[in-house]
Amino acid sequence: MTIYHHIALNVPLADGLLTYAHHETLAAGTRVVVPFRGRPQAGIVWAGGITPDIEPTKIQNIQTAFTDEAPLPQDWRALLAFAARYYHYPLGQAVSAALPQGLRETKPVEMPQPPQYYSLSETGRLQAAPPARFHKKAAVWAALQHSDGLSLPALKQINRQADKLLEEWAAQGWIALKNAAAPVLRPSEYCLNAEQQAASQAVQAAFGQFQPFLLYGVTGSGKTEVYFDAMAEVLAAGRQVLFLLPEINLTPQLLKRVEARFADVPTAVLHSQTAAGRRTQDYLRAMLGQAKLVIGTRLSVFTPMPDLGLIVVDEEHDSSFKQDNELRYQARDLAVWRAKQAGCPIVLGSATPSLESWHKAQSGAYRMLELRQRAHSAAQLPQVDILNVGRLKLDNGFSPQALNLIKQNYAEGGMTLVYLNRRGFSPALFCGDCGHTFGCPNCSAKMVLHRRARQLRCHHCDHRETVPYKCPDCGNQDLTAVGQGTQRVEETLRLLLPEAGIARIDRDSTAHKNDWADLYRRIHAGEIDVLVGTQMIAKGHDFARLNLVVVLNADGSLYSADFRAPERLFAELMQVSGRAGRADKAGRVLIQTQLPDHPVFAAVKAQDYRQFADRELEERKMFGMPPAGFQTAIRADAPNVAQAVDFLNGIKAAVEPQLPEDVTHFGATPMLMVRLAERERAQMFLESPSRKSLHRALGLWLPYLQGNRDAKIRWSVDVDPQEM
DNA sequence: AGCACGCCGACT
DNA sequence: GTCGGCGTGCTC
Repeated sequence: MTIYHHIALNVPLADGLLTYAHHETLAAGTRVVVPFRGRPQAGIVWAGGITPDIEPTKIQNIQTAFTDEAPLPQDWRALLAFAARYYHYPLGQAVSAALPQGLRETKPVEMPQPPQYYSLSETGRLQAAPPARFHKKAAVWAALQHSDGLSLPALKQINRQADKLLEEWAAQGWIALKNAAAPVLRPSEYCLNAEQQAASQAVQAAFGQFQPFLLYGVTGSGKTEVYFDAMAEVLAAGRQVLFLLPEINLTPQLLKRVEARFADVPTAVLHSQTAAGRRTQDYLRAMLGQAKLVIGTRLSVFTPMPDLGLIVVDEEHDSSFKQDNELRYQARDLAVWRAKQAGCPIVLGSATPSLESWHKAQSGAYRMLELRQRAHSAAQLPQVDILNVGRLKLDNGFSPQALNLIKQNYAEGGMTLVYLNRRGFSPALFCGDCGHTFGCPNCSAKMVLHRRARQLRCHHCDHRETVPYKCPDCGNQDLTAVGQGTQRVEETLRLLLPEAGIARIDRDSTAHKNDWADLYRRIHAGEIDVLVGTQMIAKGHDFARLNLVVVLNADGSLYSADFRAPERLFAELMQVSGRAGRADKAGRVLIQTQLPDHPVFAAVKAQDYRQFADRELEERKMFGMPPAGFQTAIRADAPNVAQAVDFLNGIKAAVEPQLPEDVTHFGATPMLMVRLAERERAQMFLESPSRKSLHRALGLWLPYLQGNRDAKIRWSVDVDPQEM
């Protein structure tokens, strides 16, 4: 008997499915090993019993079918099929991207054993408890007696020797084993305020049906407690919860909070730093319904979960939910799709929601839940001042006002955060005589001076070279560093406040594993008076003493052509402002800018997202920009930009006559950063008020793109691009 | 994407 | 006569 199967393989073919033969029908979702180009490759059965559409003599046999492993479930396959179709990415490669390392390999994997729950058997219950003088032994016995099922880890917390005792008692026939038990949830010590309560109730009322919520609440309004409260209900019912958050928020502090609240819930934490083996096991535990709570970054949106009862996306506006290479998916959007598929509610939370989600909440597609008050009633919103530095003479980037505030705050024992988004010492080195600047040889970017390392570095491709001592053009030895980076700001502050504890937090200062933990400890020990930091510091960290935030150079991004720049800047400034005065002190924020009249600053000063969002949304609607319209970017890169532009425009000319009327087709343009890592890039945008038309237009493009025979040119399609 | 195949110019 | 350049095409 020869049965043909469609197998999803990690190959860049349009549909990614290849036909292989087997002597019996394999269930869809089964993992198999097949020969591909003479080498064994792992794949997933997509369909069995199909009629081959190629010559049967070409079809090879499946080498191994892992029928002992649980197959990837139907809803998971539907999710991948959707993602591949929506993001115009080969199905087989999408499948491969969504699987953990272990399931991409040609070896069998071990299925995780369901956790065992121990209790006393009927004969056990008739036994006398161990004498009280063996108190550790007696404690385990008592725990078993008073529960109808405890896991080994829970028992080991009572007594490290619990496994030995269980073995001993099991031999007597006193122990009963069970495979499933609804987790016992400890009641929370946290008391929700009325708003939080109402939000959680609304979510709970939607259990068992698809309903998206936008949980909009200012920094410190206690969104996490609302998630936890709703999650607890789902978990107590024995169902599963998927909790997505940006990489940067998946910190040990957050995990501790989860651990404290959901100690007895079998949890899988999935993120890029989890070891491959652990990750595979966690993936399988979730797939088998053993792990009830899955916490992770964007990639975990693909975790199969048979009994999904609730999805939470924290900081839903965060750009890290969008994958920016290979399968360019937006995890937040896929999460909403999954909630619909699973028929469960989904909560998207943010203090500065994406305009996409805000728009949907306004239109009623999502239900809005709002937290207006900060949860600690004592906490106040910070006072924000916008300082026009267009005409001021700055001292190493600081206005006199900023320096005075920092000095005064230090004298009064406060802690200051100086925020700027630029690492290194200075963003440009230049020759005072001939004006020579130092560009990266691989990218169209200036190299950043890192003075301590005596290097010029490119922050885009990581090219590094030693700082020259003279100008390569005119030989002049007087090279000037212009502009401020975190290193230079740190130095300036040390001169200003020689006695103060000053620390810098950026990717350079936290490059090693323990650097961050060390800094964290010093900050909390009160050793730090002034922190200098980049975005890294803006999110998810609370420092009790922090009561002054100074933002240098806030407006860099506003000069860019990206229409989302104000939205991102607003979120960033709100987030960094929220660091000031979280506990009992009202904070102060000083923002230096050359564009004080830009509306984004008025909104930040008023701490008013609504004002900002409504205005921005009006503008987007006027120009048909997202979320009022939809976009797709088609990008190409080649050794030089003309090749990339010609490639795109050539296809454009061929496609244009058939293009749907409501799709706007722009010409190819070099990207803002034209050169990146020795490649030059161009892009072209398609826009339409209709998603359907846009996808139809892409359908016209793809055959031409896939027909590209020029190995020098690479291309990609980015549906709903986040960056211009 | 890779990797073989094949057709053409430069060389021992 | 042979080595290797890379344009073309396929992967079940």
